[in-house]
Amino acid sequence: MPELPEVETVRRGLQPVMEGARIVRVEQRRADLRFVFPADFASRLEGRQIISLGRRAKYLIADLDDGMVLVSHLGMSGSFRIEADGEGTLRPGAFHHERSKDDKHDHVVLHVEGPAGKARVIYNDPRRFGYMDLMARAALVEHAWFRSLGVEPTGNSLNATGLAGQLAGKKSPLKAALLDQRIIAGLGNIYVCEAMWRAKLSPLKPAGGLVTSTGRPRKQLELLTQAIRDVIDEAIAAGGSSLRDHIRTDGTLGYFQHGFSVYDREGKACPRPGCGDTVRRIVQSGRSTFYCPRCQKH
DNA sequence: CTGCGAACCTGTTAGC
DNA sequence: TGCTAACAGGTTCGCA
Repeated sequence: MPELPEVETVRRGLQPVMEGARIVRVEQRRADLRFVFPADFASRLEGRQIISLGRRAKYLIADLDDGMVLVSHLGMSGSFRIEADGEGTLRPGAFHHERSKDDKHDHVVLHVEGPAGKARVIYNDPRRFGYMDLMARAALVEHAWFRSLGVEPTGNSLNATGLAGQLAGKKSPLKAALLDQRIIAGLGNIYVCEAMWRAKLSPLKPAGGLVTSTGRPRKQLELLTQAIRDVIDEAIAAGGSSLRDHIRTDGTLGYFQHGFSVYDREGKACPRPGCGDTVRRIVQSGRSTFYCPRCQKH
């Protein structure tokens, strides 16, 4: 489900309920997700106040009032939903107010009380590729999950000159390089396909081919950089994408999927005016790549 | 170091 | 309708 825009959408949905709230009770319903939960996970969270809710790449990071951070990754199928607890003061309309049926994949329930009222923040994850951990804020940047992450594809962090340094000499296909979280942190299969289509670049092209012999970004790399920014910004503005089940914290579906140009469109017409070719699906590093063989140049 | 396949786990969908 | 196979947003590990 979640690439950076989806995780950012989740963060924005959770923020009003979690920031400034106290975690009064935690239900941890199994010993592990992808990894075993840290020792005393629930009891170490109980009683803590959440100072702020942030994001790095595809990780959500909740800063707690004791200097620890709750880190969570949604994997492929993780989602959070919010349910108002009792006659809470949560803004009407924004969240689920009915207690939904208990799902067998509801693995963690945070009971919170804060400025927005009382709520349950429920982590659901059928495939359990997601994970959570608790660590000292001061240790976060040196943690294995974070220390080698590349730049965020948002704001000013991503630029063609910096990317050129990362891609220079790389023989791996562009598709693989863009999925590498050590180069750009937060891109996933959908937005990589979309960005390459926008930049008219073949996913098979060697990544190093976008860099000159003196290490400068070629024009193609400038265009790709802008395409990545645009795709990510638009997806965030649209509230995250969905193939089938990306549920936002308010229970609605992301709708960027209506805007996909190539992703999951095998056999359909390339949407570029005048192209007339058909979107193709190939497998690279075990994952589907969708592209237009006519307008994405090698 | 690089690239690639497999693994993790469950659910949905396409095809017969 | 029912069964099976393929495939799914991510990350990590092991092997060549």
